[in-house]
Amino acid sequence: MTTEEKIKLIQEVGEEIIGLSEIEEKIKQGKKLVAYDGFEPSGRIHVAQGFVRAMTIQKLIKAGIHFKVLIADWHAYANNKLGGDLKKIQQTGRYFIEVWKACGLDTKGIEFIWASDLVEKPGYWFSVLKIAKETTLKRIIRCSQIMGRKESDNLTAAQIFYPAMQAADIFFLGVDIAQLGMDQRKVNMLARQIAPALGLEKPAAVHHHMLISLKPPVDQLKEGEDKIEQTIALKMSKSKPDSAVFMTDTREEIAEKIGKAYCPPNEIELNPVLEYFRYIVFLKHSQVVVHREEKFGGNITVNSYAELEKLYQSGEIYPLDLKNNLVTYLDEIIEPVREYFRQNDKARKLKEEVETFEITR
RNA sequence: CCGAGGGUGGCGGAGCGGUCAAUCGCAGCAGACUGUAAAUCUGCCGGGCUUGUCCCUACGGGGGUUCGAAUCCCUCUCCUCGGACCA
Repeated sequence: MTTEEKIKLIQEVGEEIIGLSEIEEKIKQGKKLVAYDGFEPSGRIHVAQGFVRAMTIQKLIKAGIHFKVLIADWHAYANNKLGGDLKKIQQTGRYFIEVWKACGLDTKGIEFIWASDLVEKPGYWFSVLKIAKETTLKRIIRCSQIMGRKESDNLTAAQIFYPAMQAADIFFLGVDIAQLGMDQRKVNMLARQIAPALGLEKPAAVHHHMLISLKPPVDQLKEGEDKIEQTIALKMSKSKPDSAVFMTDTREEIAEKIGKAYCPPNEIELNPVLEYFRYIVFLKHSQVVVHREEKFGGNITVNSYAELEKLYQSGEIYPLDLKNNLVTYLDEIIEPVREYFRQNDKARKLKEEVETFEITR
């Protein structure tokens, strides 16, 4: 694969890429790049964290990148997820891994690293300290959004450690590319900024798009908020069941959620149903057939997202037809996952246990 | 540890001795309107059922005063905010 082809794959993943030229340079030098994503295990896993995450990793592996997944159990603990119960957090972490396997992700090519192990490494905490010394409390608090908190929240002292830990993770994992969501950009930028002072290499950052909630964005949009704050405010949330399709939803649940989803006709901005096509369906299919009744125009084949968008904007495709077909495509994606949990007793038991956990956000 | 203010239904937030199952807003549910959703309007919205001027359980926990308490008193507990302590 040529450098250009690799770069193209990376660009497909990133909605925002910081340090593309650095990535390009390293590829040209023949360096084996390391990318990572970290996640806090808590609650249920939605399509973006499950399917999209798996597909993205596969894409990067294809580009010759070594991928590390950090299961941020300590971070979740610091952030009081699942009532601050580390056992439950770790159970949930194992469950997430099962979901990725169920998605067909070849976990052999991936390194799973638990934060609880990482923090045991010699020098980790000294590194956290060094990072903390290079920044200010104010700046750390400004990173609150990486843990789903607001700057105005009453943060615990444990949460103050969090951003410095996450920056330390980047350096400790030897990451060339921090490949996380747009909501994680503040730490990645911090890491880039302070890397030279620590005598370390700047990590590039490839931030992926955050899928918006299926629920209408009406009062979520506030004047004056910047674009990133808005995308975060609008994103799907595992604590709001109707805002996202989960990896283990039944077909009926999917149909119900999509049926209730916000979907203004002709409107291509902030339209979750279109987003699902763009970021999920077209991830798997290069061609999509929108099935519909003869009286509504009959079936129509669409060869790219851009084409779908155009057809929708012009009114060529009606919202309900789009929705009905989305249900079918999503069901097709999720069915193997359901099947995996039906077949695998151990995984199913884990899933059932995790589902009894009360989610604290 | 001291002082102050608080803990009310999924959330926010009224009520401050009876007329309170508890104003109101949000969320949720149902219906009307649209070949989806949203917006708008209507009803429901602690639980139960025989849907009623019905029963039960309720306003952080426990106890008390009172004919009667979410509302007053005591106590415990938790949260927020100040302050004290920091040999």
